[in-house]
Amino acid sequence: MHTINVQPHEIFQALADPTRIRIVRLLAETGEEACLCELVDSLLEPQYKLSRHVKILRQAGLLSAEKDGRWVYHRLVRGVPYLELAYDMLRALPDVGGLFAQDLHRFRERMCLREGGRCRIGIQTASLAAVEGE
Amino acid sequence: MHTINVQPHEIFQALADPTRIRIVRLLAETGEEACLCELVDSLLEPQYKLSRHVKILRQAGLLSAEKDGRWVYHRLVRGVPYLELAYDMLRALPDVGGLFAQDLHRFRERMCLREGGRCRIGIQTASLAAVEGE
DNA sequence: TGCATAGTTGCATGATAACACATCTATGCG
DNA sequence: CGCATAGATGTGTTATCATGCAACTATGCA
Repeated sequence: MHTINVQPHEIFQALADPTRIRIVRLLAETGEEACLCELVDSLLEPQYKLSRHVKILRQAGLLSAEKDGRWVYHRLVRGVPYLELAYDMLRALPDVGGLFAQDLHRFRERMCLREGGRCRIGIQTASLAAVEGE
Repeated sequence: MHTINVQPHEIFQALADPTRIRIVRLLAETGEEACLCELVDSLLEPQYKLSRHVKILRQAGLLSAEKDGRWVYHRLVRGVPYLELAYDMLRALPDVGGLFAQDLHRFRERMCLREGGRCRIGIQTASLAAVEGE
């Protein structure tokens, strides 16, 4: 629903950030949807940071969000030809330094913690949560 | 030769500008190479502006330049899988407002002014040259 | 040798974007 | 009802970027 009013350069602008590329690449590679805490544990970035980046991707029409209780699941917007080509390109990118492989590994491990296909736990990497329990 | 050291987000960053998208889209759609004055007459943007944007695209590994006398011909870097997919995406973009069709029309007309496949004239839209003859 | 011209670049400015810190909202559970 | 927690957001700071003006380099031609 967003995609219609988005200018081409805004799509590239949304992907012109390393963290946002990591997010989209993860979802494009796995075809999964993920809640924010799963992204935090996969990318090892602060919660407020990923929340903002996800919002930017949503406004650019690349992601859609679905709320389920306390959790918000993010997934790629599918079916838009030029976006699919963008995802194809992300999948074709070289993995410089193997950093993406690490994201992917942490993501897959984190997905194993789901119960009934749903995330039931919060951020595991405590130091990255907004409020640290200490 | 540039492409090797370019980070993924730098490619998107290079395309995160309307003018730069117009340049790359023009070259991707036509498969042509173009000198700066031909781009100026096609996009109707100041010469110094396009010179800077072309430089950014070159540094991002998207364009290569070849000097021929006073003229510098710019063309897409071909043969890099993920770049080819980026060009595919640009070709798949909708033409909002038909603005790209206008760029394309002016470009094709401008290409008709070549002699022996080479540009032999300067900027025709005088008001856009750096130094206006008045 | 000198001029016209294709193209590049230094500089100042205004706009935008990323980040960290803290705060705020919303939902589930006891 | 009240607390814990998933997630969103206001704010100030810093860095980056696009632009216009003007000056500069480089090449061809008379």
